[in-house]
Amino acid sequence: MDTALKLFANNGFDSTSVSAIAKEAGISKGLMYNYFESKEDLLHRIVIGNIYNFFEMLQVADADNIKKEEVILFINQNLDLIKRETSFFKLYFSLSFQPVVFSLLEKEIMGVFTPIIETFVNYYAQQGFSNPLVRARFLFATLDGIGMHYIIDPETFPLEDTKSLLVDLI
Amino acid sequence: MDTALKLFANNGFDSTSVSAIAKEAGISKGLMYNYFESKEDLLHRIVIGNIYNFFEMLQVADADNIKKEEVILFINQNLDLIKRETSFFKLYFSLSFQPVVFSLLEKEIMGVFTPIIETFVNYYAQQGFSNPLVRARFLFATLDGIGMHYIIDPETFPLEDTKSLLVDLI
Amino acid sequence: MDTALKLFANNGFDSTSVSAIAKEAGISKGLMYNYFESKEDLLHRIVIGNIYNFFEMLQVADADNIKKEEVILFINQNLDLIKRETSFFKLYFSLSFQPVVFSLLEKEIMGVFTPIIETFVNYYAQQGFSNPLVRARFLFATLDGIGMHYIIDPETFPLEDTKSLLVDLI
Amino acid sequence: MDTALKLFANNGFDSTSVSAIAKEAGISKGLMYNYFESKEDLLHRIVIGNIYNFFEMLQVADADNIKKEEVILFINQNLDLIKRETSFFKLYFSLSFQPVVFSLLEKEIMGVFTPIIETFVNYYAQQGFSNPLVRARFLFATLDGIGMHYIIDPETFPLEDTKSLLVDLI
DNA sequence: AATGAATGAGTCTTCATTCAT
DNA sequence: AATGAATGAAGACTCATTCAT
Repeated sequence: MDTALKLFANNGFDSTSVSAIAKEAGISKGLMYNYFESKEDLLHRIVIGNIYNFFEMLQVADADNIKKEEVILFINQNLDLIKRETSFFKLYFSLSFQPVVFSLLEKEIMGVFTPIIETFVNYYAQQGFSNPLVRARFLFATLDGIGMHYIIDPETFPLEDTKSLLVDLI
Repeated sequence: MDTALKLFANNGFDSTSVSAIAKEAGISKGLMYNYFESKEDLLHRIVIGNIYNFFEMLQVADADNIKKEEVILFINQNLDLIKRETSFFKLYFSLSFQPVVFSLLEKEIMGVFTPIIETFVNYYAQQGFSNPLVRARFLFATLDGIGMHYIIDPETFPLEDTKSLLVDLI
Repeated sequence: MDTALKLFANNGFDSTSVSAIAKEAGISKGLMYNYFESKEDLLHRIVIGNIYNFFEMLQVADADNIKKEEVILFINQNLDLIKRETSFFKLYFSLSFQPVVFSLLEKEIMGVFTPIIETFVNYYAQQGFSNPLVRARFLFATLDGIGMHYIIDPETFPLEDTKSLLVDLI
Repeated sequence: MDTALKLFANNGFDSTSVSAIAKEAGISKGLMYNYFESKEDLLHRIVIGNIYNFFEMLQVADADNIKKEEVILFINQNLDLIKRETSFFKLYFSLSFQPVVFSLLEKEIMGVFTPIIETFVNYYAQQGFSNPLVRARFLFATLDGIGMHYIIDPETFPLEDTKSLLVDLI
């Protein structure tokens, strides 16, 4: 799975052959099919195995009532995670734009994100903002935008400074 | 080219076969090769044909000295363009994560973006910010993040409200 | 036809496309089909148009009774012809080994060669050799061998010296 | 490889499709690519596997000083080889006239032939001939000519008698 | 007489998947 | 548990040929 993630992330899901994964992993093609039903099943389990990192990221005292410090912590952890798991996010972003493949994963992904978004909508509502949904979606869009730019150009993108700037503006 | 753009955008470049494009466009496979040297040439020309929309977006009096109103205009035009040319941006974003394919286009894309980024770095510097580069990259990351979220979910993403919010925050 | 001969000779019949011939000749593909029924017809007419050079080579007083000087003349003319019409012989030899294509031409080619061979069988018989047929076929095999080696390596093959040597030995 | 050799020899390299080889060999198209990188790799290995027969043909006590008996033996073995491996020589001759394909094999072929030719040039020089190179190239041209005529018409070409005649004349 | 747009069968090649061992 | 030989459908691309203009 590690090998597959690396190759999927770097070359794309379609452009990575099962043979290439098997060779890089040092096993036979056949063996892979003892553990994974198909190439798509392999992808599926890679995504599921990583997506739950997000859950752990928002360990709050009370999901319906988070505090400013928790928001800041979330932003930092989110971007740290992208930094730590660059390969996974590369894969994740690239899948986002392939509806055919993405739909296979939609259920799991939505299962993870929907409650997180709700938590933030609540937060903004409690802060007295008139447009809590817009604020929440803006935050997630921005986080993804920063993650995306960092992934495309990890060498020169000023991730830490951008993180601070985002926290300030928010 | 329109048909190809649509299919590339929806299914991904690799997952779209030349046969599928030809069938959808109502022509024979062979005919495509009278006009395009290869599938990659087709992609290339689609991207080139669209990327220059960006240039026109930043028609400013003096690129070295833009004003706040021009920044706001740029943000609005940028997101309007994504709204108008959703297919192209879907394709564009998805290519961003396929280094092998993307590198074919790098020259053209960089040729368009580099001067725009510089203009904004200058702007922030003239506004007296201590970190103009970070500010500029933050802005572009945010714009892409918003564009990306709009593209993935155009039905419910509140593009107009988000646009206003971004202008306010910036 | 000149263009086609050149391309067929250098790249092979199969590897030369009708498009390539038309482009090199400066006409349209369609026009070619006003004059030739097919690519094979084009080949056919090129071969026919050249093969009759052989006939003219053996202009003897009496085909049933040729003299030593005429044999020598024939050898010289044969190899001179190969030198002069290298392209055609390159094509001719290469076709010799493609039965599928060659069979299209067999009738014409045999029509030209059979009487020439007979003339030489007669010659050797009249010279009192016990194996006139073997001698005749040996001569033609040798001529083709020399021609073949000259064509493959015209730069360094010593055609003139080899010609003299053959005349001496025969 | 046997099937491919047969088809290449009879129809030509270009005119033989991978599908035809697979079908004739009773395997799937895909399987061929488990063993050969490409159609050209297949050709390459067929040629290499056969060309070294030539080496073994000239097993002489001292390559710089061969005797008349060894020359005669070489001639006989050479033509016997052509008789035994007709398909290969058909292919070999036909490739000789396809520069594009032939160049792929040039290195191996030259590696085999160059030393053999040198041996014969030395031989003729030691026999006191004034033109050893011409004599050597004449011999090889003649051998190829005979081989070529035998291959084109194995039914009626008098190979054994021609062999004797060549030995006599040389 | 001349063009070149258009076709579709065919080419080489790749690859996810199966299965006997 | 593990292999890798084998398959066949599909992919990008080529090309001889036709035909409306």
